[in-house]
Amino acid sequence: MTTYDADGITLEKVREYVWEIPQEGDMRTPARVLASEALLDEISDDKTLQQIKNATHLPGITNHAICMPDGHQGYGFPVGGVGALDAKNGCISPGAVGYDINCGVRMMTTNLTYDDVRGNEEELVDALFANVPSGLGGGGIVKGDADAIEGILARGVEWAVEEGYGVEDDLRACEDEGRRPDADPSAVSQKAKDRGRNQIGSLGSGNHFLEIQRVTDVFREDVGDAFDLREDQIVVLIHCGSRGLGHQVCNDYLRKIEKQHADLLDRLPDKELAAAPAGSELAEEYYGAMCAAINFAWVNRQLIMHRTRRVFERVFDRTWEQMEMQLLYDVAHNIAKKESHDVDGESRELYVHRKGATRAFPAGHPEVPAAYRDVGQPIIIPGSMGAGSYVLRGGDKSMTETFGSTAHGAGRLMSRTAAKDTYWGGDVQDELEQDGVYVKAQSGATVAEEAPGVYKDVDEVVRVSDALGIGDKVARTFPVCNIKG
DNA sequence: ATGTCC
Repeated sequence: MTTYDADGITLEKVREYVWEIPQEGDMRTPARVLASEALLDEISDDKTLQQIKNATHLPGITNHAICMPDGHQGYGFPVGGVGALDAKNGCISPGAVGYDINCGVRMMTTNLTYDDVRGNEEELVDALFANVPSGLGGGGIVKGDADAIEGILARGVEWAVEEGYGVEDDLRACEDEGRRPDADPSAVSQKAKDRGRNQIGSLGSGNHFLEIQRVTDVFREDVGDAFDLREDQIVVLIHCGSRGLGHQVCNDYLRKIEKQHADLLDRLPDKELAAAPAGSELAEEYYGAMCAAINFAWVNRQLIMHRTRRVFERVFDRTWEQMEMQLLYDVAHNIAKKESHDVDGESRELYVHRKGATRAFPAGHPEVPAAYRDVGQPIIIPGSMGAGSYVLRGGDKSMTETFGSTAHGAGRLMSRTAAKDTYWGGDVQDELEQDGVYVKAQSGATVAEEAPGVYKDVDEVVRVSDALGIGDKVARTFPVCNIKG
């Protein structure tokens, strides 16, 4: 048997790109790591493997805890981790969702080509930077009163479209049509609502950005046609989350769950995995609050997208409809969701935790929007500023291998602190400009933290996803210009 | 990720 020895943990090779940490001690299932040896080398000396192993201690864990090809260590549970926990007899764990609830990405297509944008990069970026709030702290596109917050948390993108920030077609291209029906705004603390109120429609900081990109390759023509993607086309990528509101929801419930369910916590190997038993009051409340934060993040991306349409109208002196600025899809990268999955021939209701992982439902799945049902769900995988991004489609193996999931990005290689010691923002911007990528940022430190060199090779991550058949390559993009927090 | 420490 082929094995891989990491720092204190031995993985057994199941088949190409599939590694297993065998069940032992209090593990309830084995853990699986989906990676090439090159990707394993990147996580062999940090806590990633220990964390995915720890996740198998969670009650109700089904089949395996799974680490995606872009996995790296996170709070308690790896970023790039998938944990399907029984929704009746298992539990739900905020640390396995992540602090930035529904951090995610949406892509908008256009009928512009690279030639239309070339030479206008600076004007475009300056206009976007002036019109899309970014960076830490407050200030959003909408100043929300109490009614607005309730509407956003309860009704998601439906609220935004009613208020004039988008059109009905936008709903059809969004997972759950932009509304998580299980949302319970009353489970969101006043403090969380107050933090969210003046951040409605704002990018935030860290790895969040708005990027204008050009399509450089289409690998599957039939799927590219269904997604309206073609070479040299200009597309817009928006990456952001639920800002202070989601962060506060996560923090509020972690503290409550640690206290209320200390007995369960005592049996777990890491305090950061704190979980509420399925059916408990806190499990229901956290789920309702998390779903409300999901809606908030969707509205956030919707408002930024609609504002981007307005900016393009001014810069290119055409209506956004004339430029065919359509939402391709919006994917959530940090959520837990009740889903039915076939487990050993039986349909089971599971809380599928995807933390830094993307839903990847294949062709034919009833929850894939009608426009894409014949080809599979669009998946958007942002790379780093210098590397570009990918569009995939849900692969045929995702339902049997990964509870309908794949990777979410390149995955960090270096901590933010280490990045700031290694890079200087201005130098990174100069180097990117030499590659034809124009970046404007609120903070030079953020540019250093997000330098292309701090990320894994997105090509390798996507190659493994494609080879496993969980998310298939459809198109590749390269950045043209970018605004950051 | 995050009013980067309640």
